[in-house]
Amino acid sequence: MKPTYEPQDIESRWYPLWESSGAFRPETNPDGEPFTIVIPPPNVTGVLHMGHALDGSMQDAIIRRKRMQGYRALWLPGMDHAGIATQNVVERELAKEGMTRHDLGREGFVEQVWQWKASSGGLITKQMRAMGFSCDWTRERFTLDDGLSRAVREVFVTLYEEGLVYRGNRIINWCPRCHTAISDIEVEHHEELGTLTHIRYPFTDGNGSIEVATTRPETMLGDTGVAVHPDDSRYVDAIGRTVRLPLMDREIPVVADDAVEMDFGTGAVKVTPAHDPLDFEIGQRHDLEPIQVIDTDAKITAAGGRFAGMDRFDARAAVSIALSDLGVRGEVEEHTHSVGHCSRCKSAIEPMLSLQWFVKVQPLVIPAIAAVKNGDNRFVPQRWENNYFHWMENLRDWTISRQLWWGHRIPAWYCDDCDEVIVSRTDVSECPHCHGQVRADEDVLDTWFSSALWPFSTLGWPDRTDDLATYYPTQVLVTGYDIIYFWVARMMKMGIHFTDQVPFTETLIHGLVRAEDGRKMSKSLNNSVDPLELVDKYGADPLRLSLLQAAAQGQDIPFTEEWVDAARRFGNKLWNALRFAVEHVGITNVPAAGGYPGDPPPPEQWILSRLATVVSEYDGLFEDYKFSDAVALIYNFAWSEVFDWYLEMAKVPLREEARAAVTKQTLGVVLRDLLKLFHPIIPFVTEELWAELVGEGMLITATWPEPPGYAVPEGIETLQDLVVGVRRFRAEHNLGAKHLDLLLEVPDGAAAGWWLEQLGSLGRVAPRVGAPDSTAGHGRLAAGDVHGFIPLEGLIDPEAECPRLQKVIAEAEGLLAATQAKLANDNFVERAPAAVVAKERDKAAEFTATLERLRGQLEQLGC
RNA sequence: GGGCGUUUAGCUCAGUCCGGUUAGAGCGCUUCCCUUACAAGGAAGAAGUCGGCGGUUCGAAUCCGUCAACGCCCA
Repeated sequence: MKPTYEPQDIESRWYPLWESSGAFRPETNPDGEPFTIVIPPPNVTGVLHMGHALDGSMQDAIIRRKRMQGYRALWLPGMDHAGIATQNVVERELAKEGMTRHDLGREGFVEQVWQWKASSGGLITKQMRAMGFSCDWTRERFTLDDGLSRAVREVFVTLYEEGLVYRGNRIINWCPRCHTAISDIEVEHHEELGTLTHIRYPFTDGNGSIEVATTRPETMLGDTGVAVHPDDSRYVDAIGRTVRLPLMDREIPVVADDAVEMDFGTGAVKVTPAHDPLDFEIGQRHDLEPIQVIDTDAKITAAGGRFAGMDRFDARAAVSIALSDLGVRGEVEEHTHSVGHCSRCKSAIEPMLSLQWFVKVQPLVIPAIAAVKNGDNRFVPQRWENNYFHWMENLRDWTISRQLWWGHRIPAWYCDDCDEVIVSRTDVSECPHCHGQVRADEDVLDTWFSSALWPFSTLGWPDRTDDLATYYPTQVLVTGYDIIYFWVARMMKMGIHFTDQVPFTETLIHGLVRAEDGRKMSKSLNNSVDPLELVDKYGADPLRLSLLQAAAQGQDIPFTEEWVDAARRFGNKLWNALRFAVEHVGITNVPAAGGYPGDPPPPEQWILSRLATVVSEYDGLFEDYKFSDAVALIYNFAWSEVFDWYLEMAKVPLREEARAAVTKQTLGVVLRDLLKLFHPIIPFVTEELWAELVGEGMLITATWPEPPGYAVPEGIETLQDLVVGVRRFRAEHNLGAKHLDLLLEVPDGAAAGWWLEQLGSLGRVAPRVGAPDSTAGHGRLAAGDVHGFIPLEGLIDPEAECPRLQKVIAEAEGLLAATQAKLANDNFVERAPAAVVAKERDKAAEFTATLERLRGQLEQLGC
C-alpha cells in the first residue's frame, strides 16, 4: 500500500470492475425487496454540474446502502431530450457556420440534433461514471427513444379521448426569439422600470373622453373596448357609450367588468383581447373582437395600420409620440411593473392569442393533492408540501404544444377537406371520414410532457412488463426544489392518472449548490465550479463526502473548496489507519461479515459497544435522509474514537503475542464495518481498502453491518478523563515528552483495573495506585471519583502549579454554581422529570467533591 | 400583496422539526510534539450575551409573538 491516499489512482480502476460484475443491476440481489430510484434525467447535451454532483451523490448513497442491505436496488439512469434547450444549443452551433435550422429543413435539422446527441450526449454519462454513480446502465433510457415515445403518444391520445387534452385559441406566452409558445412556469417575472402612459379616448357622441392608463401603449392598436368596474362611481355614465380609438379610428364600446381593478391607474382600462390574458377574458364576456396587432416576430401586423412592420419596442415609442401629436396623450409617469421573460433566452414574452394544445389540469390535480395530503407521498423536508399544494391549487391549463422541431411530434392530423381533427396512436395517412388529404400537426410536445411519465415509461409502460410490475411505484425521488413545479408535480398528476399509484412514495427535496459568494452558480456570473475539475484535483470520493457533509436537509449549500480538501484529508486518515492494520499489524482476510469477538477485554468491548451504537444511529439518520448528520456521526466516530483512541489503545495488547489475537480480531471487524458504513458515501477508497483488509468479494455487494450490542465497560470515562488531564497538565507546564509519575487515589483501590496500563501508554506516565503521604508538592488531576497526583519535585516549581489549579477550580466552580442554581429552584425539583433532577444532583455532588479536594490542594501548595 | 428560508466562533456551516450534556464541525489562529499508520499527522488551547425585543416554561439556540436585515418562490 502506498503511504498516502491517491484517489485518482484508485478511482479509475474500480468502476469498470463494478459495472462488469453486474453489481449495479438489481438482479444482484434476486430475492430482495425492490427499491427503486429513477434519476432526474439530465439534458442530453448537458455537462455535469455541481447540482448533478449533489443530487447524484445522494441517490448513489441511498441506493448503495439499500443494495448492501439486500434490497433489489435499482437506480435507473437516462437522459432528457430537453426540447428547447437542446434545439437552442444546436441552433447556436449552426449559427457559427452562418446557418439557421431553416437552411437544413426539418428532417435535416432533426438529423443534425441526433448526430449532436451521438457525439456529445454520452459525455454526461461518462462524468457520472467518474463520480462513481452505481446506475444500472443496462436499463438506461432516453425520453425520445421508441418505448418512451410510444408512452407519450399513448398518454396524449388517452387524455384527448378523456377530454383532458384539447386544442384551443387562448392567450399563451410567446417567445419571439425561440419562436414558440411556452407554459406559464417557463416565464420568469422581473420587476422593471417602465412608464404608465395615460391616453384619452374621446366619446363618439362628442361629449368628453375617458382616460385609460397602460404600460404598453403599442397594444392600443388592437383595442376593441374600454372596461371599467361596475361599482366605480366615476364611470357610471360612461358604461354603454362608445369611444373612438385614436390612430385606428375605430368605434369601441365602454363595458363594465368586475375584473377591472378600480385602484389601478385611472380605473378605466383599455381592452386588447388578443394580447393580454385578462383582456381576453373581458373580451369574451363582452363579445369584443380580438385583433392581433403583434406577430410572432414581435412586429406590428398589418392590422396595426401605419405602424405595421415596426418592432414592438419601436412601436411603443412611435405610438406614444403619435398619440401626443394627436393631443390625446395624458400624463406619462414612471412605473415599476413585472415583465415576463423566457426562462431559456430571457427575451420579453409576448402574450398572444394562439391556437395551441393544452392539458386540462384540474381533474389531474385533485388526486395528486390528495395523495400528499393522505401520506401516500411524503415530502422531505415536509415544508415543501405547502408549496406543492399552493401551486397545484392555482394551476391554469398547461400549454403543451411547442413550435419546435426537436421533440415528440403531436399525434394529430388535420383534414383539409372536412376540417376533421384526428388524434391517433398510429400514424394517419388519410381522413377516416372523407378520405381526404391530411396534414400532420407540425408541433412537438413540451419536454416536460415526456418527463412527467418518466417513472413508469422507463419501466416499459404502457406494456405490462416485469420491470414495471417489480419496480413501480418507485420509492424515493431525489431532486432540487427548483423543479418541484416543472417535474415533481407533473409526475404525480400523470403517474396517479395512468397507474392509479403515486409514482414514488417519498420526495426528497434538496437545496441548490451555490457559489462561494452565496449566489447561484451561473455561466454569466463566471462563478461556476466544474465538479470534474474537482474530481481531478481531489478525487470523486472527497467531492462526494464534502457534498453530503454539507447537505443539511433542504438547505442550499454554499460551496467551499476547503471542504473538499478536508474530505481528502479524511481519506488519507482512513487510508493510513487501514495501512496500519493491514501492513503493520498484519490484519488481513477479515471475514466479510460477522466475526465479532464473544467476550472481549474492556478496550475492545468499548469500541465494539460504540460501533453498535453508531451503526444504529447512522441507520436512523440515513432513513431520515439526514445526510449531514449521518456523515458527521461516522466521520467523528472514525476519526476521534476509532483512530485517535482505540487504535492507540490497541497498540498495548498488540505488543504481546498472547493478547494480540482478540485485539486483531476486534480491529479487523471494526475497520471492516467502518468501510461498510462509509461505502455509500465514498465508494472507491472503501472498495480499495476492502480488497486489502478482506480480500474476498467486493464491498459494493457486501452485507450491511449488524454488530451485536456490548455493554460499555466500567472505567473508560475515567481513563479518558485522566489521559486528557495528564496531557493538559503537560501542555500547560510545557513539559514536552518528559516522563511523569502519577499516583492514583481510587475509591476501591484494588479495582483500579484494566485502564491503568492504558493510562500509562496513552498518557506517557507511570501510574501507581495509592495516595501520596502528603499531597503537597503534587499536581492534581480529577476524573470522577478518581484523583491523581503528579509529583512536582524536579519538574517544576510547585508554585507554577497554582495558576493552572486556580483555572481548574474556577471552571469547576462555574459548573457547580449552575447546577446548584437549578437545584435551589423548587419549581425545577418539583416539575422537571425525576431523571433530569437526579442527573443534576449527581453533577452537583461530583463537582462539590472535586472542588473540595482541589481547594485543599491549592492550600497545600501555599498559594 | 402572500408564502418560505436564513441570521450560531475570525470565515463557511451543523444543531432548531422532537426544549434538558459544559452549544459542535471544517478551515483559520496560539503552544507543544517529526511517539516506527498518517506532519495531508498527533496533543493541548483561545474563540460564541446562538440577530433584537417580548412571551410560554422549572428550564429556550430550540416553542409562540413581534421587529430588523438578507435571500428565494408565488401573485
